[in-house]
Amino acid sequence: MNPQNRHDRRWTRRKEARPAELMAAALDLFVERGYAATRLDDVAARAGVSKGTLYLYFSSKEELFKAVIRSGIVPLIERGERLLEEHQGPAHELMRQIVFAWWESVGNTKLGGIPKLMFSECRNFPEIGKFYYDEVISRGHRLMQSVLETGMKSGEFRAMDANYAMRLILAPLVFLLLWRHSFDFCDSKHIDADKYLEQHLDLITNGLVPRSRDQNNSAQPAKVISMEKKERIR
Amino acid sequence: MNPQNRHDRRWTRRKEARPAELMAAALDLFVERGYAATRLDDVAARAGVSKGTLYLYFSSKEELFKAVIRSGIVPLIERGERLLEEHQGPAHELMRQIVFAWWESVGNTKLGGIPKLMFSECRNFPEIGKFYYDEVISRGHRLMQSVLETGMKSGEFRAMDANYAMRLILAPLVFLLLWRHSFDFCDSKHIDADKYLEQHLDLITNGLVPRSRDQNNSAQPAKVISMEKKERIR
DNA sequence: TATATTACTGACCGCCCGGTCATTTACGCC
DNA sequence: GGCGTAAATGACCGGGCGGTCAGTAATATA
Repeated sequence: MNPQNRHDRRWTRRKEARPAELMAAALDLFVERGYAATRLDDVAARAGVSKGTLYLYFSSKEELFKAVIRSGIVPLIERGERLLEEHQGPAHELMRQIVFAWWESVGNTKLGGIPKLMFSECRNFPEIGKFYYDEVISRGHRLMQSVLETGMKSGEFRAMDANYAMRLILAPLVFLLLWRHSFDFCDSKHIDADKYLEQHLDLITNGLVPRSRDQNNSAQPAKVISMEKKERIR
Repeated sequence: MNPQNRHDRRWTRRKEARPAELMAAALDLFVERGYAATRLDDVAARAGVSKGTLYLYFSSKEELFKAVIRSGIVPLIERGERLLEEHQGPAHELMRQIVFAWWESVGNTKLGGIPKLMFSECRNFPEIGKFYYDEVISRGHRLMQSVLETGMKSGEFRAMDANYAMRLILAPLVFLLLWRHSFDFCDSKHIDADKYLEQHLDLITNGLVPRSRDQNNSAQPAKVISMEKKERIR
């Protein structure tokens, strides 16, 4: 009765499980080889079915691609926004939380391949590109920008154009992801992500130029910010 | 006699000019559509020849791709290294020069498409990826890293891991390029590159956190660094 | 066990595009 | 002008892969 004892069965009906398995296989291969170089025969084979079955659930290669992106994105974006809603406290702390939460839930998982995929393919699939931009990028932008604006309003951060600052802060994060999925294999000295992120936060908050020893007027001392080793969220 | 009066000639012999024209056409299309989606018929047509002619000068699509990358890279990398050799003065000034020189000679030209191309395709062509890494990326890394180390040694910059700092400084630059060639078309508010770079330098040197008013001990005042509007090199 | 239903298969199709080559055409040379 | 060379052409080939569908085997029902 249970699906294990299939002795000589050539295949079993698993209507519910197929789509997820196909999308997982497709994500792997899309990330590994890119959209164009991925053959649907291979996707089907990796999912343990035939190509015909794939077409029972997805009407075309492009539809499969969209589904992969969509389903991969949903969990990805929600986590970030939840953090913003809940948090109350200094802005730099929230920034820290977001950065490391993002890395752990996206950067370090196979989901991390999606941004690379989107950067590579968004010009060939403008519709998906727009979708990704609207559903992920612009939301991520808004998230980080509001963190910055909060910090500026409270005097914790200097006043500056929050739109540009937001981009400058996010750029190294996304870039790390892209690097991991492209040139990292060439690089003899692999990057330690934690150290990279840590130093990014330090650099962005304190700058390259040394600070004068006597700072007693500002809201919070920079030294403290740079070196504290917060326990990671979750 | 001059090549203009070709009245009814169907084509002319231009053995010398063909390779460059073909590579220029290929660069355009590779950047626009990606490697896989670019058809050699189109490349040839854009260069004003037939596909057969293309194969007179390049033995395969991959060879054409390599040639495009190689020839596009040569002028790109040399300029940067020349700057390092020649410059004598404060490190932040050299950094500034490099950043804007790079943007003007690469970011703003069609050459700017090459990094995007390489990020997208380096996994599919590891050989070219390695080549690009060795000839461009690692050289660029070394360049920026030595700028930083110079500044640290002189006390102009804080002491920190120069390898990571280098990556954090370069990331927003390259990211701007990638953005321009991917999602920019989705973005309603287009980024002003000059402002972006300016703010990047400011942020990286001074940090987000406001500095105390009274800083009279350090080598050079941060305020001066952030706002000076240097004339661009070249 | 017999029958109806449907998830799944895999052989097949046709187009697209990288790559070839016999032929044509420009051009240097005498 | 005639000839030899080689630059350039464009029709053609063939493999690969997205997409199809008639058939098959698992399962639900009774």
